[in-house]
Amino acid sequence: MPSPLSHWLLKTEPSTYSFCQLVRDKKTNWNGVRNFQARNFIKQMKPRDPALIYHSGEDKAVVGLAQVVSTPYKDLDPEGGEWYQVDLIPMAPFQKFVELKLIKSLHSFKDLILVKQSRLSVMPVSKIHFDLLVKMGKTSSS
DNA sequence: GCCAACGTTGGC
DNA sequence: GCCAACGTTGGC
Repeated sequence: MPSPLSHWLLKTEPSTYSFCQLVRDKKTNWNGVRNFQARNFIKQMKPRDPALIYHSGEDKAVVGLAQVVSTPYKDLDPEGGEWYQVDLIPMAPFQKFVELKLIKSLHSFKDLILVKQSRLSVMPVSKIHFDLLVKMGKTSSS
């Protein structure tokens, strides 16, 4: 039995929903994911799992640290389908955004899904990669 | 079940 | 603005 996945990276378009907004909201339901692969990862999330927040578009950088605080629950869609969401709280903003450009330039990140599969919006991250990204982001909690 | 056409995401 | 990488849809 493989150990459960526990570290995540969530992608968002900052003009749609940003990490700043999550900080203001104090808590949000991470909904609207309509991709099967991403959905299957959401279903594996557990309360207390840490998650990195990545901004696509303008920033193209990992910008903050958050935490899953619910088990996955239904995200109802009038179009139908079995979709899921989790609740998320902000933990710490990155003092230094970790840009995709930099991540791509480092050989140690060559297996990061963010690099290999640019369209996936919810993905697991190895603990090694996760800790490294947090360190590079210089959050106060690291 | 295959594949062409089309739509979307997101990096460049 | 363009294009690569996917995902979806629909004709056959």
